[in-house]
Amino acid sequence: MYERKTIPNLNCGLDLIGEVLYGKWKIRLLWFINEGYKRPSELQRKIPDASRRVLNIQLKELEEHELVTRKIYPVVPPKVEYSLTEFGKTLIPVIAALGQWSDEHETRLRDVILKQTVSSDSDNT
Amino acid sequence: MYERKTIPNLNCGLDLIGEVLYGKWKIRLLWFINEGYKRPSELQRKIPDASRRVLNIQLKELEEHELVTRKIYPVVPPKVEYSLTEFGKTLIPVIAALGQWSDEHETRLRDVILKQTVSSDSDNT
DNA sequence: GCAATAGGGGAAAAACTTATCCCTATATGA
DNA sequence: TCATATAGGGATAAGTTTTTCCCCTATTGC
Repeated sequence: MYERKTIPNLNCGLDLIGEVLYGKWKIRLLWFINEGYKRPSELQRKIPDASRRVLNIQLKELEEHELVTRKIYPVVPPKVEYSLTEFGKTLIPVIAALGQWSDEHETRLRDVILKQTVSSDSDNT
Repeated sequence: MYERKTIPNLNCGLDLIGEVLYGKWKIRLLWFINEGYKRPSELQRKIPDASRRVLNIQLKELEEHELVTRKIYPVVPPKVEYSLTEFGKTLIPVIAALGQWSDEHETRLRDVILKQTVSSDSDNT
């Protein structure tokens, strides 16, 4: 596994939440697990843009941070289910707030993101 | 400047907010600007762990995303002040929710983050 | 035997972010 | 004249994350 070379900043609260929530797909993983998509293959289908590998890695990190638990059923073919811990559940309202804000401002967000991405043809002051 | 090679995912709301809020220091920049620290040098003093360079870059991105405005005073030595736009201000409650959650769970967060970071001496199942 | 399904992981490359170093310019003060 | 404060940018290096590719287990079905 990759080993960090810089010490994480843990000064303020915003550093702390950053540590557990950073990762391109983590917020969505938590969200979908909360919605009932528990098995790795289900989550992969819900987030097709992410590689299988990364989802595994990020799920493992969420597990290490005690936000989700992983239950392995001893069957063949193997079956695994993730669930939110009580701790993980406390994050759901926060994620909901993020989601609600983006939904409210969806159009504008798309505008400013695309304006920046798609190269600057029309540069309006 | 750096040019993206992968298209951003803009499927769901959580993608959108990710686009404008990702960046190691962005949330704190917004927070401190909201608290009244407006000048680049002030912000750098508030966030000493970040390099001057990155703060400039991330401030510029926040500006491109219309979350902050930059006002340049034509004086010497130069003076610049950032302010939240109306759009940016709508994000403050969301950031407050993030901060509140981390504050409520600060001890536990430090635990799980450090347990993971400081190498695994005691591996408890 | 081979493919599909369900889970996982190592190695390396590509992509992306952040840090470091050095440069511009002006006014003030030593 | 030189250092400092102010604001910013380019080039490059270092660090980190994500993707890609390939391999492994075991069973069912063809």
